[in-house]
Amino acid sequence: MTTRVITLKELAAGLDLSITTVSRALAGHEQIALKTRERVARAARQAGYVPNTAARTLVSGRSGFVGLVLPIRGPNLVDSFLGEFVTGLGEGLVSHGADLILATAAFGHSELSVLRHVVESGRADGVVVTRIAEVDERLAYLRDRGFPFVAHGRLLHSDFGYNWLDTDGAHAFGEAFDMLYDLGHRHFGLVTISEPMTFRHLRQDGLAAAMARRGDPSVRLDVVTAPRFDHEARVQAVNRMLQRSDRPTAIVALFDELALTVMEEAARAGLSVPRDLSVIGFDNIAASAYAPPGLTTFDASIRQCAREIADMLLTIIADKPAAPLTRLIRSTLVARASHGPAPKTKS
Amino acid sequence: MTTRVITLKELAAGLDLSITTVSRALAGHEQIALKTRERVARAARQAGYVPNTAARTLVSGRSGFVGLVLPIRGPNLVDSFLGEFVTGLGEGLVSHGADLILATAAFGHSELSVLRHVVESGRADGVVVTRIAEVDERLAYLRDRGFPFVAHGRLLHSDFGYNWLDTDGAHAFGEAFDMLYDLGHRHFGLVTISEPMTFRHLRQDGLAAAMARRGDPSVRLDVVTAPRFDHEARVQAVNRMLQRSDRPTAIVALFDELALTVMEEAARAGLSVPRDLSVIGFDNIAASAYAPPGLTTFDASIRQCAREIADMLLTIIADKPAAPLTRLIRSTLVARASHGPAPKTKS
DNA sequence: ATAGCAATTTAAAACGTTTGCAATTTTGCG
DNA sequence: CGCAAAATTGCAAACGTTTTAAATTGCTAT
Repeated sequence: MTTRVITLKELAAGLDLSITTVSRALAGHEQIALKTRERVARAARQAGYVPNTAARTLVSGRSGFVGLVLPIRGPNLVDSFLGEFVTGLGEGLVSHGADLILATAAFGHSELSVLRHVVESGRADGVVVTRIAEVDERLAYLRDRGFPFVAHGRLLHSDFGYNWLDTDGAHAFGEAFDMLYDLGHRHFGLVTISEPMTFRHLRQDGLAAAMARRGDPSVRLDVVTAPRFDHEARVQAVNRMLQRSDRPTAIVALFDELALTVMEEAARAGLSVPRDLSVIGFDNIAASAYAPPGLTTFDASIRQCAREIADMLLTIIADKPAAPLTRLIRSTLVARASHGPAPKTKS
Repeated sequence: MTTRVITLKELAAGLDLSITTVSRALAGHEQIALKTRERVARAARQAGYVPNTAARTLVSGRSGFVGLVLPIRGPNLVDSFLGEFVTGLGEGLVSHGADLILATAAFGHSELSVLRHVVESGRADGVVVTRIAEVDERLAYLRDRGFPFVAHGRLLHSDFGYNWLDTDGAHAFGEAFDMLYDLGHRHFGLVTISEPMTFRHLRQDGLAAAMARRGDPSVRLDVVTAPRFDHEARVQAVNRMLQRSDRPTAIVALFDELALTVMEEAARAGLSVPRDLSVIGFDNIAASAYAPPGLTTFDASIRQCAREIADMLLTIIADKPAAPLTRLIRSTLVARASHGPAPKTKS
């Protein structure tokens, strides 16, 4: 069979109209007679005409694509939100007729160079940048280029405005502290990561701020740091905290994967969660519901965020608003069974 | 700052060469003097020249993209492999300089129409089709169009050759049966889905075949069917099997999500896994490792499969092989703690 | 010096669309 | 019926690249 793809020229020839008229008719220009527009629309539908993206992009300068750079982090590491994030983006984009380009940065290769390629090849009209680092060359590049983008996450301090959407990790960690404090906990542990991502500060600062608000000198916070992608090292770091003679009664982990490690190691050490130890995470990944006794965490609603990011980006592309668009999203507590009253036995 | 993107014309002007020469030099044509090629390469690198994708696609007919249609299944449903699958595809594509286009099919909209749009707009040089249905109009369409594609999964019977890669579910389910039989189980349950996907047959047939090979008349198999995306109905279906006076001693679920439901409901019914009931799944999703007591399952290595699919598709696009490419991948047993010897107490 | 040939470079067309401007047709009105 | 204005349609350029076919340059041998 192998029917060939039809072009505007062929469609126009069949209708005895010029390419111009057909193009305008399909675009719905008022200047084309309604009768003609209908006739063209019918013929196009009947012929299954689909405009060629490359040609359209070339002349209009708009590709109808939004780009996302996907870094390969290692042979067995998959970004745990990727599916949700991509689904949300797709959902947000499709309602405006846009699609997503996923440009992969091979393992060990610079994410920035892939980003530049996406931007400068004209493949995309805008990009989404995730996982903001303390010093993030991607944002600087995009700003310099004046290219539309939305960041998922924030810089800590920035000398320029940019569009971002972030989950309010500071608020969540404050809420976690307050809840645990009210349950009688006074000795806290924080498991954080060594990678220079901004969210580790935002969350830790939120915890510290809530602590400061209480002004209770008996409150104590121990912090332990693990590299993000090294499971071995993570287990060691967690055990460094768990095996101490005076271990915290409540551990807050920067995100669920760390919290799950805490729960696993706690179980291995014969500790009962939440009787001996309360654990709270962040993100609400799927496994958190299953890991016994059920991890208390905060739902970051990645999909919904991604959807909003898509909306923001499309607005920016279309309207070029003067002021940056920013959204701070509250994450909601998912109270499962990994937190409880502080154990009595401690001094 | 906002430096503009440089074009071939500008690059050529700066070098005092024609566009043609510069284009050929960058493409590495032998006919261009080596000295010129080097000079051009240096200037291009220095100027940060990136060829415009649209222009290149328009004239060459190759976009350098591979398409994947992402169906939105519902407000809270995310394809659990999507992240892994997309990562694998990206990994496979990037090594050949290709990228991925994710075209979303909005909730309730036809996946086929999105696929047609991707194909006929010339956005992609080939597509990946997942989740093959018993009667799959997408494959028929792609065959008719003669468009390069690779299916993840297979048709049951097909009157035409096509490229596919599939995990050998039949083998895995046979292996599951054999293992359970050797542990003394004689009464089996299968939890399957009502949606018309081919893999449900392949897996069930694999189980049935292994059963037949034993030729043991005392073996019994009960099958229960649940709709794929309706959690409520799934729970009911599982309980229909669990609450029977003579329930199976071993339940095989079509995939992990179903198996996890089985384990949850078993726990709720006061059954101990694996003492009272063995459960085996398929896929090895992240949660399976955490759900107590740890789900025994088969690792489908989605990421690796996706990577091979990308390789296959790029080969097909480049070489147009006469015979279809097909790969059947063995999944490996991940023996956790949800299976064990058959309980003695039964008649 | 020059014909002949290889090595190197270039002009121009093409890909399929959008769009500024001009041309044509239709309509309204005296 | 004639003319201006409005409505409708079309011509041709442009987008940035690849590629065919042709032109130019440099070299070798006479």
